[in-house]
Amino acid sequence: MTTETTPRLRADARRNRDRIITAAQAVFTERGTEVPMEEVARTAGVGVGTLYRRFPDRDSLIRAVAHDAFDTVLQDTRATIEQEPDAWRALSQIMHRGMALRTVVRLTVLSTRARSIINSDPNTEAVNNEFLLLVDGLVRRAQADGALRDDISTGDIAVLSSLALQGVQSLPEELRNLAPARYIAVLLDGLRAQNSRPLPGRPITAQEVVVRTPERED
Amino acid sequence: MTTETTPRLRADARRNRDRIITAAQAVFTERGTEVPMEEVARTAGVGVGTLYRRFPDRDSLIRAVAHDAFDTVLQDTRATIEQEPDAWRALSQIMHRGMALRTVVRLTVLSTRARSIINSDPNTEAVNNEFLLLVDGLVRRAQADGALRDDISTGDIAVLSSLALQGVQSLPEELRNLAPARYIAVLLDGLRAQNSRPLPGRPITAQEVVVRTPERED
Amino acid sequence: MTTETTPRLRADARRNRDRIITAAQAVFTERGTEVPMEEVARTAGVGVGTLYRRFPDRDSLIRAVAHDAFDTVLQDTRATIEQEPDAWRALSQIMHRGMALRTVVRLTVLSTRARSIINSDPNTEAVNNEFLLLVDGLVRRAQADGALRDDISTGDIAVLSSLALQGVQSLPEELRNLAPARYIAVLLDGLRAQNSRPLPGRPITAQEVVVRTPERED
Amino acid sequence: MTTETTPRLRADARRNRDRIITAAQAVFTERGTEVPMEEVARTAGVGVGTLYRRFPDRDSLIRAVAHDAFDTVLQDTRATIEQEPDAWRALSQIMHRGMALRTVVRLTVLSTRARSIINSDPNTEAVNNEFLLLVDGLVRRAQADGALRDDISTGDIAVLSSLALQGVQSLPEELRNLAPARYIAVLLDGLRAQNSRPLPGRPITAQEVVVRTPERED
DNA sequence: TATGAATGAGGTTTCATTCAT
DNA sequence: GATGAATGAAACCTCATTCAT
Repeated sequence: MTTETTPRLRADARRNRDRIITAAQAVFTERGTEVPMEEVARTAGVGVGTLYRRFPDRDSLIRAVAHDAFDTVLQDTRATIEQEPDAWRALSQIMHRGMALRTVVRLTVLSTRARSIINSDPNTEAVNNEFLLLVDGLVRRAQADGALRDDISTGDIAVLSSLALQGVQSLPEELRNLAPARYIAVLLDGLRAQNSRPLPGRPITAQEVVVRTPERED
Repeated sequence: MTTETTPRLRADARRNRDRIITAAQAVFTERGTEVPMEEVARTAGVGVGTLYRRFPDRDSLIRAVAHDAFDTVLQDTRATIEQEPDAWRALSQIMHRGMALRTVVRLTVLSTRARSIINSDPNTEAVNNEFLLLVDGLVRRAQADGALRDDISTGDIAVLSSLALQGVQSLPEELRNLAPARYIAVLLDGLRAQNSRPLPGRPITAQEVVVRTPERED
Repeated sequence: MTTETTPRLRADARRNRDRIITAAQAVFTERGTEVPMEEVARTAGVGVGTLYRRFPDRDSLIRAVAHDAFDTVLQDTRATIEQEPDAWRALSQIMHRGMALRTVVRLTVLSTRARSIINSDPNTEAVNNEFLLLVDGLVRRAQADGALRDDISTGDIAVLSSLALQGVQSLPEELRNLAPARYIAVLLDGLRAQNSRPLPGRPITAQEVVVRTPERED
Repeated sequence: MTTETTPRLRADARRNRDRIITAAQAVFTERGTEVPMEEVARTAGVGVGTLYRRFPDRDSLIRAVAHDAFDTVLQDTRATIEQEPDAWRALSQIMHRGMALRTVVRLTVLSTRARSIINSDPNTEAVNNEFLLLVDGLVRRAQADGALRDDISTGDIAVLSSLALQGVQSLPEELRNLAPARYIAVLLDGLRAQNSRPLPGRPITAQEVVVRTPERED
């Protein structure tokens, strides 16, 4: 759980807040963002009342969960870049670090609602943009190095990774954690410069993956 | 719309049935399997009553939509195999023919509920199994031809294609149809025999992607 | 089925009408007057359309069933009186002739709705009144004969018989037909002049059991 | 309202629960077990939500009402037996104490649904069985005393009393409360040993009036 | 005329959110 | 501050009735 822009909270209140976000993250990832609020509360081990005191409505909870997840990913990405000077390898690692992203993916790829909530939250958007900026740097460097194919851009990579990481509930338990790693690996093979059968369409940039469409529920 | 096991319906009833399935397919794909039934009915241009007369509950509607979609995919696959003797190319085409699969993907990848409904419908399962069998044949042939990497199996390909085809709502309209084609292409590049950085884990077979987990709601 | 005030009907229409009344009688007796109209139609072996062509709404069906039943009872009563000169014995027989009354009882004792429908049907009311008049004659004669206790009147007897005849669904099949006969017999024993522990309250007359309260649903 | 097997409820919740049962009892007795839940809620002065929180569906409400009513009857019966050493007189009193039984009667005699619900509730069945056991004791004693006719058994008496107590909605207000007392009295006269014209059929025992028929709606 | 399909009003049930304890 | 009870709006589903075939 990362430091938030929330005032100062009493220790126990703080603890409750964290338990709720953790629970919401798990429940949202598992069963979607439409689960009954009672269920989130139960999972967090608090009463609904407490949940609502902390997050006045579902949207604000989704927002908090998203912000927290994006933030974690951002930290992670920063650390990786710092430690790995090779752009391609840094990119690979980031794409593989899956789990931290799972929640974001469920939130952004699967739920129209979550998407529009997130997109209208300047707080989260800032974090997200900074993350995309970092990846964008890696992408350009990797392409300059001749490691990454040229007909691709940051947006493509963001979408592809999220898809691969999304995971597939329908696989047997044993494979559920295995699969994402395999698919990221296949993708990486497909992304290498030397494999290039030219791609159809045109590169999707970082800017293009952030939308603000205020669409309906998912 | 494919011929169903339904008794015989009066012409108008038949027409309505088809309109409902078409509408449900669109709406489910667009907004998930939990949309209000009223909305499905409205989209189909019929009253709720009619919807319920034809499909006594949501599950039975999902089942019908799934069966129909699987069936379409199966026809498609058969036709492709017949016309394209080269296994790799046939596989590529099948993976690209996207749209027909979109609904199935939304249903199976995204909705726990749909999954468990489909898995308990022998009718649909049969169709699905036949489809996987055909793909399995192609996969083996393509591997024997040295076109497809060896450390992959039919299950992987099924999952990967569905992920890539799933499409991403958050992209701007213009890109929404473009993206899947690009990602399938990247994947195919990643799947070629010559690119093989060995993959982690082990191949996921056709059998493994069919589950019967009777899980909770999505 | 008795002759009705309905115009002249084609033979097959007539037949349908009768089948519907018979079916409705059975179904109403078995499951109450609120059964789905479809079920009445199905039992009668006709489509709902036909049912509605004959009886434009549920009320009119209830009315027809009630009239038919009352009428049957009336015929029966007349015949009994003609053949049995002894008032007490005639009364006993009438009270025992149960089955014909079953439907009326379900309709009048159990369903507020049926009651108010029947009570606002002059046609049926006439038949009912005539029946009560006949019974009233027997009651007075039996009392004059010293066979029937004095502190009782026709209304009491009507109510008591209907209660006893009502039958009890919850009894095992074998007893279901047995029970009414027993209870009528107990009642008759209780009604004999010689047993008289004086009754509380006052006699309930024939007039009092016909109400026109337009009450709510049952 | 009697003490229930419910965990422990907050004072206000407890109060609401009781109000709901009381209201349901009244409304069920008055208009049958199929009244809109909204109406039960309105009568109890709570929102539907509250009703559903306490009783997740109609069945569970019916069950609670039935249990409560049976329990009241049981208490009553125990008290009567304790205070009245003469079996016949105790039996008479029990049969007369009507009102407490009214609800049970409506529930068991009139509604197929209620019957099957009650019969599948071990909780209620236990209470009911204990009640029948007590009555059975009285019946045997009264017969040994030569006060009660011999060709009758507990089941008959249970059924007869419920019928007589059932009351008749169609009577004018003034008579509605009067009638049951009269009919119980007639019955008692019919049940006395000295009046015995032998009854048709055979005695219906206590065991026979408890059924488990899982029948359809009423 | 008979049929069974279509409609929509109304009852049922769930759950987000508010509020008393 | 935390809890869980109460509320009511909104979704679900059934069925009386109408109407095309």
